Amino acid sequence: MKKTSGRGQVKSVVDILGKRIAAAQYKEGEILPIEQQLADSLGVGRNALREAVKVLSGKGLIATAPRSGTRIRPRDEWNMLDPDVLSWHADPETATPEFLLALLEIRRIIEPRAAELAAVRATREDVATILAAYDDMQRYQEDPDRRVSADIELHTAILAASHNAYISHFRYAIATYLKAHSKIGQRSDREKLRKDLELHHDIAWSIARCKAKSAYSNSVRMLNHGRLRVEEAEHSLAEEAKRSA
Amino acid sequence: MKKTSGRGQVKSVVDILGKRIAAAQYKEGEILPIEQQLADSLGVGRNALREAVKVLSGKGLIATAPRSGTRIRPRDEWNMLDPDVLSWHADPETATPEFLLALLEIRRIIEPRAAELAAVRATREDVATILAAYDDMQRYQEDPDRRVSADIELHTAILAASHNAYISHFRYAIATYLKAHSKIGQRSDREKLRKDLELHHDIAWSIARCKAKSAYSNSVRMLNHGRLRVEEAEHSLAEEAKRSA
DNA sequence: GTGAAAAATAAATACGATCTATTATTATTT
DNA sequence: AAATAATAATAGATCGTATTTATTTTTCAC
Repeated sequence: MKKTSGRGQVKSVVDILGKRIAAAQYKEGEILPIEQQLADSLGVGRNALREAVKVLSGKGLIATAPRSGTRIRPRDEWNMLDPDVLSWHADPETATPEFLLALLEIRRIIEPRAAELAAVRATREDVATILAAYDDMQRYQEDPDRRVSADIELHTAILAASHNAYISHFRYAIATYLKAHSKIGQRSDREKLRKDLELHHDIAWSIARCKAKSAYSNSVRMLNHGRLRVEEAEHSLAEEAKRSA
Repeated sequence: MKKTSGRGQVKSVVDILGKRIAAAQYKEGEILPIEQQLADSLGVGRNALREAVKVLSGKGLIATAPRSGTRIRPRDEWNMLDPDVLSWHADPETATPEFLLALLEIRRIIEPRAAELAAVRATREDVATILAAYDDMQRYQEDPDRRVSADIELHTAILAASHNAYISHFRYAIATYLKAHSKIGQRSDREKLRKDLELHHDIAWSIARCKAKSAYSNSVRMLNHGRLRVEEAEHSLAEEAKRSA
């Protein structure tokens, strides 16, 4: 009968509360139960809970004040680009198509310009990483998980090759998008996947060949293709909702 | 001689450690002193320190492991777009011109497109906020602090009018840039400020008039003007360094 | 000697009890 | 009715102790 139940409790409390908040299970402005109660209800000590609360405060999701308690802050003050916050929003249970579209919109702003910069600034190592990732994508076409990983690797490598830390940071947003998309969006449509691979090939090689203009336009082409896929997915989700209603 | 020194300790420990880490006072891969020592040296209890450490972990700056201690994570894994992380990097003591240039680079990618979207999507309230901010900028031309605040307000309002939470989140990066720029960059050069105001006027009004194309190009013009100013500042910093060497 | 298993160890992780500081609310006074 | 003082609720912070985990050292068999 060990009372003290292992490790990683703070992390898990952060995730639980983070997901609840992202899913609006606690609404903006709402006040959480007092520390002791919340700790009890989560089966952890007050210290562990407090550490979790501090982490969430650091991400802008909540604010604490003595006597008044712990309050959910307005959504537009959250650190939306925080990797954890992104992943909580991507929870397949509660993620909305708007979420994917918002991410896609910013991808369409950042990625073509990142590709353009990468074509100019990539070192030989950068290029090697990019091409290796493309190879993996091709190799693992049949294995959804590994294909997505390689896809993420490729986009990450392109952003990194822009040699701008702020641009590079978008890898988390893109990774979140790609993971969510692969879960929510798509059963593997053979023809779409082939086309997608080809588009990735074109970007990778424009960068490898220092063609900034084509890197830009190939990135745009790729994201247009993605957009179509999201819109279809959204459409099919709507159909589903109609059916279940 | 109060041992228990008031409140807000966690916040202040987070800031102290955050700044040290951002300034590479602790280097990547380095291991921090053990909790008890570090807590003692900062004059706080171990719990307060632990809460601070958890916050910094949440922002990707450090990672903890039993037995091995608390280690500084590689820079490219930090949440660079976190408002706190941004502000720690903007510390005038240690901020580099590269920092400003990196931020300016991403501003040049995001803001014109945000302005374009704002021209299409802004509600009447959005437009009112944008124009009010512009008015303040004009009104407080002579008061550097208030002028910068109004400048930040204006850019924030434009991003908000894009109605995309991820784009809007950039307000922190822009605010950091503008604050740092006003501190580091510029004694107020009358002619530059007048030109700057004019450029802001043009953006605000293209958005108000739903002119997406001009909003885009006016945003580009404004940022080009900014770039010149950063490059001059960088140049003068280099001169200063030469003289002091 | 060498390699693998076992023990010691050092660090973070977690709990619980207790005290403090702050502040919203309530009660009191003017 | 308004200003002020008391109250109580809640987060903030500390201390001490036990647990867990991963590394290092030691032991022991081969």
